[in-house]
Amino acid sequence: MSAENIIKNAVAKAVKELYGLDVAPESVAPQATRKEFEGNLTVMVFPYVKAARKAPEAVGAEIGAWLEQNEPAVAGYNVVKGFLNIVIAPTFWNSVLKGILDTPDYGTVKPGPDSPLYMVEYSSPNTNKPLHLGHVRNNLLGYSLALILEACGYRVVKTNIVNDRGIHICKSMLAWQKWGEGATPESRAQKGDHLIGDCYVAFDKHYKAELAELKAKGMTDEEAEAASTLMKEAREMLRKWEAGDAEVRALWEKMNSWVYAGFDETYRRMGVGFDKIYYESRTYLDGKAKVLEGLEKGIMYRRDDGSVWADLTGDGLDHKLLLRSDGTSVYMTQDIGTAAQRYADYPIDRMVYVVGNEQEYHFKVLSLILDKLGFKWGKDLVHFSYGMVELPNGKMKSREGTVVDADDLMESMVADARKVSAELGKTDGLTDAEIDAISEMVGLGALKYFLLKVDPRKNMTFNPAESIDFNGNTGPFIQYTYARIRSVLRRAAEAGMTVADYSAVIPNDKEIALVQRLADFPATVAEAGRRFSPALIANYAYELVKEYNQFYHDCSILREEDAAVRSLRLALSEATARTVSTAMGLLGISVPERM
RNA sequence: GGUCCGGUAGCUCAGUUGGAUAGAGCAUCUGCCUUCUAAGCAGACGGUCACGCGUUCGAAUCGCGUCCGGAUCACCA
Repeated sequence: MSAENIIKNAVAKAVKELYGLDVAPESVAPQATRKEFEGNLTVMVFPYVKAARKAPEAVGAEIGAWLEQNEPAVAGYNVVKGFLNIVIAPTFWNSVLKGILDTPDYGTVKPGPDSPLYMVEYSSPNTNKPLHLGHVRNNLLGYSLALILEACGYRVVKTNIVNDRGIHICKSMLAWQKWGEGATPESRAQKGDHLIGDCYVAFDKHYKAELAELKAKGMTDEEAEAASTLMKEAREMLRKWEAGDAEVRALWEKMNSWVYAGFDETYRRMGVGFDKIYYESRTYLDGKAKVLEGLEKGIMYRRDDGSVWADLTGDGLDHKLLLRSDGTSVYMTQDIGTAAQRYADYPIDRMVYVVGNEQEYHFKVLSLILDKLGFKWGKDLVHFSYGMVELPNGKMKSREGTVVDADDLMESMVADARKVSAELGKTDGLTDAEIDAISEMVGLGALKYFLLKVDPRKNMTFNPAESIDFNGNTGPFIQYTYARIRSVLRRAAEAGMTVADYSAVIPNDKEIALVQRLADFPATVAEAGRRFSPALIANYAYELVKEYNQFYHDCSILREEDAAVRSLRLALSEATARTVSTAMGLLGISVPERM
């Protein structure tokens, strides 16, 4: 049992015996004592003052005395104003440490076959351009969230919905036909997603030129857009695609396969993956069917022009279009179709969509409509909504060429890591393969931690000019501490030192602080799962390694002559290393054995 | 205009169900490598927690109002 729980129960009992007041142990909520006071845990006694009819100081003293007498884990206490500071017996902390080391996968809960099933959707790329920084934030948040939920004991299915159909991909296809000159990823030595992205940009360039030309002839914006032959051709291509035109479909499949190969490479390097991928080209028809089914049941209604709508005014929203007057589907319809397939494929208890905050309205509507259509997880689907990544001079605009490309970004982070490592002499004597592996971990660790440590709801600024830091509250700092711990443990093992007998040792304050921090880990994971917050894990990892550093610099582990003390310190190092590794793992960040 | 979200040190951000003198990193300055890894440690400097009122033993945290910033309210996705 954790120190916190022991104190909760003991205080509740003390209050009952002393003052006859019934309090739920949960309401006691002890917290770590501030460093300037003596003690390990602090309980506020204000809530009991009224029942006790005494001053807060007196109440604190009475409860403290009761605890000292009746609870073996309590070794002492002091009272400052209404704060009761409790000293936990040092030997108790040894047993906590032992518990941590004896627990495989400490901090995580294994899902069972009956655990609730969460499906987490993230990434959701369009197939007409490569992934950029915004997608990186999305992917990292989604992947990390899936890992955290799994660590909380839920079954998790990671999923992706690929937006592989529509006018955008037709634009790229058309541009490739017109100006691509038969280019392939091989012939251009370029990733397929980048090649298609270039086609998309080419379309936009020619389209803009055409519009300018038409407007020069005196047309308004709308007239020019309506008269554009390029756009007409793109629409015609989409029509042919929908009709199943063999030639268009073949081109579409070829170009999409290039894009997927490119995406796979990006995902692999980023370290994210999916259990099940859905494609809009295969789900949008289901959406249409679902909507027509809803129409029959009277959940939707049809207007005179043939369009189909949902009336959400009863829920405080508006009327929402689900099928255009020409019978084609909109974004919402496609999401309904995807939901239908997912529901058929998995016994989903809770659906989580990791999508930017600009789509909050969309998911509010989707939730209501899915609920009306009878999906049991529709009502409480979760839109994990996150803020945008902005550049110092504003938002990223693909048309203005101000996007930060995901592949470029990862490459430059790894290159920076390599450079810094070399400058610091960290890589001396290592093989090229080792240097590659370390640079990869450190560069990506810096990027991932940078994106995950902030509250997802907030917009964040990324300055490409200032590369991401490797010092301070960063991924590399945590990785560095881990590598140093591993180094200590390696040397200890080489010298035949053992972590076996540490239970007799009485730890000092810094060691207790470290054990307390380690003891917080399972609760932190649980809360991160409850609050959907990878940032909570990131900040925990940082606090933990800071705590370790303070301990580390305060003692000389390997030179310690008392074998029992040395053993304890090695045990603390071992427990910290394992916890750091697990925590970083939940963020999708690997930790190096040396760096 | 309606709805939702943000506003904490010069900058980037933590701050748990309301708790003690609001915390880190970066930047600036001062010390510390003959010591298991200095991507580090110790310290200094830096705050009207946007503003006002309220709730109470106690508010960055909860409520109401105001100001600023963002998102959204399509037969786009």
